[in-house]
Order: sequence, then structure tokens, then C-alpha cells
Amino acid sequence: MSIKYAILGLLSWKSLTGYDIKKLMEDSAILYWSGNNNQIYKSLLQLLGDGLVSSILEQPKSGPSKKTYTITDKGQNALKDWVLTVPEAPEFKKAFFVQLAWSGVLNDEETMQLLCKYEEELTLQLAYQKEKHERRKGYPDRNEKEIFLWNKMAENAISSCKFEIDWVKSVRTELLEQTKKGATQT
Amino acid sequence: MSIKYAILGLLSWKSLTGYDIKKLMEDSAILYWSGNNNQIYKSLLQLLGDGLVSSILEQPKSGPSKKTYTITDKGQNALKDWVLTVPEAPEFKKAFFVQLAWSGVLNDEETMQLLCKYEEELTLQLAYQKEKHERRKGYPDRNEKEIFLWNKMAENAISSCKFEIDWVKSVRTELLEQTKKGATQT
DNA sequence: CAAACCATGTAAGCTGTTACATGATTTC
DNA sequence: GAAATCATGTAACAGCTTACATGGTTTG
Repeated sequence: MSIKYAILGLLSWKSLTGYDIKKLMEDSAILYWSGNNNQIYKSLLQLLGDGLVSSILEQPKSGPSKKTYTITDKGQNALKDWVLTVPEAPEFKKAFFVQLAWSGVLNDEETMQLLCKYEEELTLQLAYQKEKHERRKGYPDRNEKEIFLWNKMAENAISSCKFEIDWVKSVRTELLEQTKKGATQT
Repeated sequence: MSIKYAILGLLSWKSLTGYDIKKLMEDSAILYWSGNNNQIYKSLLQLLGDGLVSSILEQPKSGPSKKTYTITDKGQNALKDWVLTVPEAPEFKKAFFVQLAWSGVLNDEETMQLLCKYEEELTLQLAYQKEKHERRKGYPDRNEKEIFLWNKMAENAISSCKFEIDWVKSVRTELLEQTKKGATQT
């Protein structure tokens, strides 16, 4: 469950509440989880049970009570150990490809419309990623290297979208050419 | 559960057993599931319950008994309806980025080694994708459009790997330059 | 005074993986 | 005769999402 290490990483930057973590995850291009309560609050309890974080309950005079979590030395070590583990290859889950795979049941116009809709989704996604990158609010910037890597990763997210848009555009134009050729031949 | 439609799609091509489907999924770059029994056999039972497929139990004189599944008219319609639904944007789950995000705890050499290992994983992945594409055994090729699209999708899988490799290479060289600069300045 | 936000948590359910269980047949 | 393949299925569990439940505070 690498979400635990995502949380641990955020806490290595500064002490946070569950709610803070939720917000940071929602707004992050890199920490790709949805930021739902269930996972976050459960993970925090587990981290606490494992002694990787400690918590302080605060009861301000005004406002709701909150638990602030802080990483422990044991947590810092666990994080470093995990960071050094052999990385996994990325997972590209392109559900649309499953759809496109069976587009044999469609006519040319329907296929084109499907490709267009995919491009629209990607364009939305791209705008979303760019916005996240430009806001860039409330994220670690402890040193030059960290700033550099976070920027590079955000750029990667943006370029991945662009790459996919270019791909779908090329498929559309090539498909159009094929259709024309087929029409003139018959 | 889009795996049901992945299965339905395969059955729209030809009648298959659960075991056939398992093998096809394992070897496919597009149908990204692991091809585990649990999901496939359960999905087939559900599809049967919904009347989207029919099954015939065969008991050959030699060899194990097998159930061959065939798509029904209702199944064909359900597939086409699903293919025409609004596509989702792809999910890029790059677990490595979570690791790299907290590489602030590492020194420069450790960071470099981490990036190198990621590149190795990607290189393996690329070879795997290429091999899948070259074998290209036992997949639908009902018409020119279908062949074209399947090729384009396989190329996309390969190019996505290449894109990621290029990214990690550029990060490595830029990071090396920064380290040198920092070293000469101090 | 309604909507949005702060803040914590729980319940139910879907998706997906690894591993287990069984048994026949084919290949080396 | 051991290992791989064909063929079906189940059990246990990890991961993730939506929605529910509660209640105070701030903003428009």
C-alpha cells in the first residue's frame, strides 16, 4: 500500500492533519489517489499503530477539534528504506483502448466521433494538469533538487497528456485518408 | 466493470473458453488486466446471468471438459452501446513518482541510482511491449480499420514507454549538470 | 440563512491480485 | 517420470471509490 508512504512523505515535509493530507492529495498530479477519507484516516491509524507517526489532539477554543500527525524517527527511516526500493514500471490504464479495440462494430463516422470525444477528454485533462502545475501551492520545496524534480514530474504529467493528444490526432487524420482512398476505389 | 466488455469484445470476434480469454488477456498490451481466473470466470458467469453470452459444455473423449462461450444478440447490442459511451481519460499511475517525490532524503548518488533503476524497469517494459506487438498472435483482424487501429494502439504502448525513458534520461543529465555546478560553486 | 468549508470518521461495495485446489494430457 | 500446458473453479485479501454520518465555522 504505497499510499502510506505518500502520506509519510508529506509528513516528512511538515506535520499535517488528515484533512490537510486529503486536500494535498486531491490537488496533486503526482500523488494520484482521489484523496478519499476512508483510505487516509485508516492509513493514519495504521501508521500510528506501527509507530511511524505520532499524533496530538488539538481542541481549539473555536473550530472543530483536530489531530495533527508528526513523523517519528522510525517513520523517517521507513520512508528512506522505501524510497530506495526497486521502482516499478508505470501503469498505463487506457480504458478507452478497450473501447476502440471493439470499434469494428461502428461505422466510420461513429469511430471518428469516438476519437474526437477522447481528444476532448484529454484536452480537459491537460488543462487540469496545467492548472495544478501553475497553482503549485503548498508543496515541498526544501532544496533545489526537490524543486527541480517536482517540476520535472509535473511537466511529465503535462507532456503525457500532450503525447496522447498527438497520438489521437494522427490516428484521426490517417483514418480519414484511408476512408477517402476506400471511397474513391469503390 | 469494463473487463466484462473486454471479454464481450473478444467473444464478438469468436467463441472462446475462459481459458482462451485468460491467455489472450495475458498476452495483450491493450487489454491491460492480468488475466487472473477469479475475475474472468466470475465475469463469464455474470455475463451468462445477464443473457449477454451463452455457453456450451463440451466433454471431449480426450482432454479436460470445457465451456465454450458465445456472444448473444443482446450481448452484441450491449457491446455496441458501451463502445459508444463517452470515453474516460487514461490513468497514468506512476508509483515511482511517489518515490522520487521524497528523494529529498537521499544524496545525489542515491538519487541517480534510483533514476537508473527506473530506466532499467522501463527498458524491460519496452522490450516486453515490442515482443507482444511482434508476436501479434491470435487477435482480431476482421477488416482494414481494425488492423490499423490495433497496430496504432500497440505502437502507442511502445511509444509511451519510449517517452518515459526519454524523460528519465533528460532528468538524469540535467541533474548531473546541476550537481557539477553546485560542486564548482562550493 | 444557505452554501461552502473545516474536520473526523464509518459502511458498503466494486475491482483486482495472489494463491490454493483439482485433475487430465502433452512434451521433454 | 517430471514439467509444462489445458481447463475449471474458489478463498482470502489488498486497494480504492462513493456515499453516509456528524457537527462546528465562515462567507456571501
